[in-house]
Amino acid sequence: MPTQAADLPKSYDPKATEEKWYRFWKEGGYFHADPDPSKEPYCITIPPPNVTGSLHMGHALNNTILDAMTRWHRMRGFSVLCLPGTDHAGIALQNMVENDLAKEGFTRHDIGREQFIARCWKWREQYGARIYHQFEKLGCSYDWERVRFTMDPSYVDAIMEEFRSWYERGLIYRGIRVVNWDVRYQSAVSDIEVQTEARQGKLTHFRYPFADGTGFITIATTRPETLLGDTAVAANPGDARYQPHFGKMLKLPLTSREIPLIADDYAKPEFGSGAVKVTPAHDLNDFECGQRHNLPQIIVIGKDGRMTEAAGPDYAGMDRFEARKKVVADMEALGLLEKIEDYTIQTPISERSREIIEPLLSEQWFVDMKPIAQPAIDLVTQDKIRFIPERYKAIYLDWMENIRDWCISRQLWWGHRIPIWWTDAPLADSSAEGAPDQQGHAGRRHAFARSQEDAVAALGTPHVWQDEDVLDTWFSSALWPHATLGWPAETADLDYFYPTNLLSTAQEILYLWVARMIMTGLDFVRRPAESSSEQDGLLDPDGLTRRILPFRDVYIHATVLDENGQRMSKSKGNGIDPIDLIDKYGADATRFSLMQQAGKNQDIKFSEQRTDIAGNFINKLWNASRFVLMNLDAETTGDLPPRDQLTEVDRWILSRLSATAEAVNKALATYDMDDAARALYGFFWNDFCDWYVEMAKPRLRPESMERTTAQNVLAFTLEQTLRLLHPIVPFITEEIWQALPHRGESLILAEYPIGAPEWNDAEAEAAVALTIDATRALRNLRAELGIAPGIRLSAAIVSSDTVVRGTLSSHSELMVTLARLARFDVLDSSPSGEQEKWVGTPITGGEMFLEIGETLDIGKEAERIDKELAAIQKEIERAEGKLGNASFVERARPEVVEEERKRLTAWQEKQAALVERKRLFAR
RNA sequence: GGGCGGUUGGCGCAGUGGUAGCGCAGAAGUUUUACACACUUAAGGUCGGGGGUUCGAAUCCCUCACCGCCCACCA
Repeated sequence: MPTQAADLPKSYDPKATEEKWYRFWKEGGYFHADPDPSKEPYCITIPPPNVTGSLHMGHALNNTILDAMTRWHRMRGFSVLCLPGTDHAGIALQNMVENDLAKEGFTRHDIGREQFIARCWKWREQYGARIYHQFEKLGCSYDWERVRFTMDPSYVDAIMEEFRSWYERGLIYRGIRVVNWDVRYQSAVSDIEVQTEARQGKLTHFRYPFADGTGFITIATTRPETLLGDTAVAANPGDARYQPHFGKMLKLPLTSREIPLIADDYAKPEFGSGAVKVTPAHDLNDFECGQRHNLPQIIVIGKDGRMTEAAGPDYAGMDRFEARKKVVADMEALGLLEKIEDYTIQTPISERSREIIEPLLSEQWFVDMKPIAQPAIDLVTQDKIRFIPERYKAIYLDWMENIRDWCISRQLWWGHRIPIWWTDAPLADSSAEGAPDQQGHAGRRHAFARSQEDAVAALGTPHVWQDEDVLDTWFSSALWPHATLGWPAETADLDYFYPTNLLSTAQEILYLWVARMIMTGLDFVRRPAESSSEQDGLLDPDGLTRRILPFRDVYIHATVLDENGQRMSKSKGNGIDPIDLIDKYGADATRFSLMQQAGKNQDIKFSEQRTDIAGNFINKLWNASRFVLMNLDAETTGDLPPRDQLTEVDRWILSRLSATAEAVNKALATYDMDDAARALYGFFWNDFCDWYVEMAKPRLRPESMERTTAQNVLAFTLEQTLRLLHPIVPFITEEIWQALPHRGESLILAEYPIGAPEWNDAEAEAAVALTIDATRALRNLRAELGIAPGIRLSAAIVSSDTVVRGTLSSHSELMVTLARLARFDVLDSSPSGEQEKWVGTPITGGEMFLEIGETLDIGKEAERIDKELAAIQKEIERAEGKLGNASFVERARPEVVEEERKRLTAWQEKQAALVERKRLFAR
């Protein structure tokens, strides 16, 4: 039923509309999808935001893209599942709960592990759904019946299976390594969660005397406090300065130790004195160097960031940065401080806590990544996963080829507790398993177990305890696509929707997350070779099974920066909250402004102004639709009239519509969201509103014979345009669509237009282009000559071109249209009478004349003609120059040369016409 | 140190070998069957610098500069 246009307010109110339609879609079950063998599947498992999270611009951009792709495929007839969920966000959530506790004056240790975890759950029940509501505000058509959380029981099953498999294959091992220690969170963090920042610091030069009193060696350090943990000094084996001294002992100042001077490639002769102090427990390089030389590892900085007993009585218990000062002062007092230089230090910072990372020797669980990485390298090398933009493929491969082992244990309480159980009871009977502890603890064994019961059985003793640590958050999110679809169970969802189609995310988690999903997907999900396609993954050597990839396309979206190109951050206060944008401009304007900017660039400089501008487009869409609705009758069907009833202008807009549909589909298929938005913006505003609607107005008058045709073409074109726009601006399009004549219950399921070859009409396009050109020329004349709108004018066209004459003959449809749009009343076939009263202007293929009459200012007209002639002269010179160049004529493609000739002729004709007019006025 | 992106009118961007485009801002005009969040018209650019390839370069190659991102253990 057409809505009464009078019901529609003059400007669009997003708030009420958005809520109304969201509820309609959600309650109508339009977001839900089930496996449907009659349709092709399309699936996205959306990147799970942290439960602690709130929608930021990156989410808004990503989820707009995901939802646009979702809606587009749904309209194309796929069975579409877009599965949402959240991540338990180990460190982030634990930190929030700890801060909460701190306000009450407690630490987590005060309330104990069990209580603390209960509190975390409470927190997540209270706040965990907030981001879902924000996704709904944005319009995301996700299947809310399939929400997943990384700590759901079924998801935990997947994690257990992952751990078991890797543990039993010997890929998970216990190791003592230097890890990135976050002093504030009291936990190891991964390399990826560490940022390096250039900070101003000092390079301190110390002297270490030889034990035999024969002089000293100078070393430089940025971390003087680690002196206390030094167990050697190294110099390059090729360094002549030190060759005589290798093997000699040095007296380590401030301690009672003597340490050797060793030869190691790691020392670079050109840096400082060429000698470097070696602290195996507190630096990764030093650790590796220490391994090579069997050096002792002395931990002098503890997990709390304070100096340990091993640092000696003068320092024990002191904060690491205080100790730094004291070491320098003490060395100075001993006369062993050589100098202190200003120095820019690449300082490792923990991404979450912003604390300076302390490299610390500690015992952790690791995953041996090399064997798991190889298939994920092969797969991408064979282009079975498409990276968009393509450049990320090389970035991914580079990282994968240099992959390092993954430290998966975290010293937190919130998360998945490591399913390893320990015992130090001796092996009672041979049936009990359990791997021995390689490090220290003689007789200690461990085993994988899902429960204490299992552990007792596995280790053959009731004296068991579970590992205290939890798993890195990324250990669980690495399973996202298949675990959310049911793996390790063989579910119908997994069978139908996997592999998924698209993974879209920010570039900063390409390694952290994307690479790991590819690895786990290939490692865990397999299908019989005969029931999977080659494109789905890699055939196993047995030829019977295939490892299945998690997704086909990886789209890495731009980073949203502020208008000055700075990263948005809370501390800088330069962030834009998308929820504010939605409240102020509406979700559609927010989405459209994001899509307009989502090109292939690495970043987007976003300012609120962009959304304001997009809001204008939304308003234009609203008002043009109001106009259409106001001009429809109750019986208007919106069906396309038979072709023989269509005018040239009708055929033109359908041809443009078809071209636009093709362009939009093409752009969406390659994730060129900006191209899609641009094509739609241009078509709707310029072609449809500025020209088609204006041209159609007289035909809509009640007495017009063409009223019905015009109404139907108008309604049809608008309806098709709404379909095309719906994936990007879902709310307003549904609101208008429901008011227009339509079939079906919701636009969300309307078939997406792909363009119709039979609508392509080059003839109509050319004719209307000519009309537009001529209309502009006449409007220009009026404006240039300053002719008041009220003054009656006549116009005529003169052309030697029969096509032009035919199109714009004195009584053709287009000429009538032209006359109205360019605002002249009387029409004549050619200038007659006193030529001085006419002015002319060249158009493609001819000349337009306008009768100005007595008001014509001859001086002004002559000036105008001169200006125009000068511009034409420039064009002619350019073309003549080109055609006068023998090598151009000989070597350029013939059609290019021909085109240039035609162009020249056209300019020359225009020039001749103007010269003629000028002569007239010169009399 | 390595890699990648960017540099086009005042601002934000499109354009990947054949006459430099769009949006915004600014100028002038306009109640015209919806929209002043609009309409109409005009103005505004030697496409970061230099070199090369080509009949022809914003577009391809080399080089330099600046801005930004990612990676890397340099004390």
